[in-house]
Amino acid sequence: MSRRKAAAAAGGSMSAMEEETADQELRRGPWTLEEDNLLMSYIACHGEGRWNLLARCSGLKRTGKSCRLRWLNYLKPDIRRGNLTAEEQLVILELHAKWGNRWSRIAQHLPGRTDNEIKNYWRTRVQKQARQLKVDANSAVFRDAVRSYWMPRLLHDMAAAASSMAVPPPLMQQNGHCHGGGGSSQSQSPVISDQLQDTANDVPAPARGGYEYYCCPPVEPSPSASTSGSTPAAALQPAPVPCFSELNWNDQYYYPGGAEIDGGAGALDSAALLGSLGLDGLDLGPAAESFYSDATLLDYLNSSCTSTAMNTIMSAGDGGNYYNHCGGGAMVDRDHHGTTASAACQLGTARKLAGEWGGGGI
DNA sequence: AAATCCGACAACCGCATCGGA
DNA sequence: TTCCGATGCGGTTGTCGGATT
Repeated sequence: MSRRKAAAAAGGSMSAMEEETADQELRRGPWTLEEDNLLMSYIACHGEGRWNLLARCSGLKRTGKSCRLRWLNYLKPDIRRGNLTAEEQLVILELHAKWGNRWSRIAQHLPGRTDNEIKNYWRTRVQKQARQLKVDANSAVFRDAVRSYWMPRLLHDMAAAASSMAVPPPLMQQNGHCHGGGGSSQSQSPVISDQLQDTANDVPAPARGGYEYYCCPPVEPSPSASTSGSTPAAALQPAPVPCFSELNWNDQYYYPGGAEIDGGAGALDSAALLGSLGLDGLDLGPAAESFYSDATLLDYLNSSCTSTAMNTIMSAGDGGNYYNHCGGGAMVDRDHHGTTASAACQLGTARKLAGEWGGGGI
C-alpha cells in the first residue's frame, strides 16, 4: 500500500491539494534518458552522497532515495550488466545458505552486482525451482536439492567454460588460496576468473571485478580485517578460511548409493540417485518433469559433462587435483572419467559443499 | 493476429540504523 | 541523551517484452 493510500485509508493526513502538488512536483516510475544524464552530470561534478540535497539542487523532480537507487542500481560505472555467470550463481547459492536474505552483504562479494539484482535472481530463478518442487525455498529439502543438483550443474557449467578456454576455472586451483596476492597458486594467474567472465558476457572488461570470494568464502568481518585502513594490496589478501579447493577433498564423499563410479555404467537411475543422496523421501511429483526438462537434474547427469571438459581440466595445471577432489581419488578410475563418473564426482563435490555448509539450518 | 500469461528487472516503500547537532 | 535528517536494507509492486494460447 502506498503512503498516500495508507494516509487516505487512515483518514487522510494528506489533503487532495497536497496530493496533487506532490504529484506535480515529484516524478515517479521509469527514469528518462534526460533524467539519467542530469543525475550523472551532477554526480560527476559533486560526487555521490547527500542524496536529498542532490535531488533538490540537480533539478531532478525525484526524491533523494530515488536518485540514490537509480545511481547505485543502474548508472554507477562499475555496474555489471548481463546474465549472472555460473560462478556468480554459485556464490549466491553459497552465501545465501550462509547468510539468508542479506542481499547487500552478498552483493559485496560479487563485484559490480547489486543487491537488487541478486534479490531478483533469487526470487525469479531460485524460488521458481522451489515452487516447481512444491517446497519452501528455505526448507532443508530444497537446500539439499540445490546442493545435490544445482551446484553440480553450475560446477559443470564452469568446467565447460574452462574447457572452452582450455584453462581450469579458479575453483580448481591448487593450494586453496586461489588468487589475489597470496601467490600460492601454482599454475593460474589471478586473471583467469576475469577471462572466464569475459567469455561469458558482453560486458566491457573494465567493468569486471575479481571473484576471489568464490574460492575463498568470506568470513565475518573483524576489526582487524576491516577494509578501512587496509592497503589495497592487503584488501586482496585471501580470507583466512579454507577455500573450496582447500577442503579435505580426500574424504570419502563419493556417490554413496553403491554404484560403481568407473565410467562404465550408463546414466544413473533417478530414484537410486535420490536415494543415494538421502532424498528418497522427496516426492518430486508432477513438477519433476518440468524440473528435469529444465536441465536441472537428469538432463545434467546424462548430458554434457563430457570427457572433453574433464580431459581439459585434467590436462591443465592441477586438473588431477580436481579430479581426485571430486572422486575421492580411489573411487574413480582416472582412465574412465566419462559422463557418469564426471557427474557423480561433481555430485560428490556438491555433497562435500553441503557438508561444509553444515548440512543444517541456514 | 490478438489476447493472455509469465519471467525479468527496475523502481518504490517502510523500517532500521547511523551520525551529527 | 535526545532528536532528526540522511542513508542503507529488504520486501513488494509495477512495467515491459517475449512466449504461449
